Amino acid sequence: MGGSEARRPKAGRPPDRQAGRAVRQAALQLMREKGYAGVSIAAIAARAGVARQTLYNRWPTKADLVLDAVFEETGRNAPALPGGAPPEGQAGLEAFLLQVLGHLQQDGDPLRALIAAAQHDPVFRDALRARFVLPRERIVTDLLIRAQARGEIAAHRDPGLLSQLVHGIFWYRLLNGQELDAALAREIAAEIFGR
Amino acid sequence: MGGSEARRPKAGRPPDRQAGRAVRQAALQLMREKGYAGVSIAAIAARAGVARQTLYNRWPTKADLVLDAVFEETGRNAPALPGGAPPEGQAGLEAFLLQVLGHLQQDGDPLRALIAAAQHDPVFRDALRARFVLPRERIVTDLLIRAQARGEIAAHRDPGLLSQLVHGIFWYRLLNGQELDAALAREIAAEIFGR
DNA sequence: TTGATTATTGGACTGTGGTCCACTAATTGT
DNA sequence: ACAATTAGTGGACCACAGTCCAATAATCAA
Repeated sequence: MGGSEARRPKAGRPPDRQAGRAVRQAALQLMREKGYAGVSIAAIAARAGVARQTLYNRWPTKADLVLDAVFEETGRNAPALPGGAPPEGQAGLEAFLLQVLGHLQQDGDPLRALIAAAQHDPVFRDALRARFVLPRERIVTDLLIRAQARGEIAAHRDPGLLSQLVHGIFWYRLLNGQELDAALAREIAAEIFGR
Repeated sequence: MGGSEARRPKAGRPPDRQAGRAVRQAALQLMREKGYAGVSIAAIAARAGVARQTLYNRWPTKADLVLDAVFEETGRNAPALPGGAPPEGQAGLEAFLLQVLGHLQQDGDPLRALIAAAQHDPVFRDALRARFVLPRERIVTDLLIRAQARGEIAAHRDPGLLSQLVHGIFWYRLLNGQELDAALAREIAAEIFGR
């Protein structure tokens, strides 16, 4: 299976182009209106003006559909700060955490549902990890590596571990229904760089 | 509503004593055999030899029932170290984390399912938090407070925040399907006390 | 135009969590 | 004995995720 699958001579009815966006937008809207548990596949299909089976043709489960909707339709797969340049130092970490915070304020509920869904499906869990978790973890790790190179962080500390500590507390508080506010972001950044 | 509900003169048919244990044991067995998603209320009722409605009479949801089964029937509500005295210092933290590790090695799967279920039900989430999460969080917090009093941890650092960082990374790695091994426990303890 | 191919559609179907209800069984107080 | 009270039982019922299937629609190649 090298590169021989170059271009199958496309045949058959093509997928409805409109449908894709319509479904994702309907899913995202309903999600924000009623939360993950309050949305049914049937409702999404109805609002998108599409047969229910079409959703199952394209997405294996409700969780996959919502994952797609949240991350394709809101363009949040690129968690980098809009500025272009990656965040730097303690202030950069704090800024990044604040941005994640904003994301969670809007889509925390869907995200919690996705994390929950991932626990029942290893394949989906890996997809979520690849598309959402790892990119964010990487940003913080890289930030800490650069900070360490500048001597802002002791050489013996492990940036990968620190990054997971940071993301971990966000998950922990999110999944436990605790508040995630700006003060927390500041305290975390201070603790990591602090003293 | 002070203390006037002293002792209602018990009337009516008493709850079946056998049923309680039978149901919890059936739930736990099936849980370990087929995992959370693979177990149905009907199956638990059948194995316990009890009407399905009886389960709903006693537990509001499947998640509550399983939570009860896991934590009542296995006696894991007491997360303290068997020694009696609470763990102390960096070594104590590492020992505590190793003990949690052992727990996760046996019941990590049900626990992941419970955390997932909690995301769909705020009431259940609070119950899980009260019976499972907070006691463990507290142990580490208290350990760190005592260590701080002995000067092992800088005075300006927040033991509550540190405790959540520690538990957070455990959740993060558990829910992401990453390994939780003794080396991690050692690195975390070193990072918290370290430098 | 015809055939092959693929997508969409709508409807039937299954399994599950959860609710509702009427009936029966066991207990206490009179 | 009898009423009141509470628990267990069995069955009907609903909403939803997910599957299956036959019919139809749109496209490409001949």
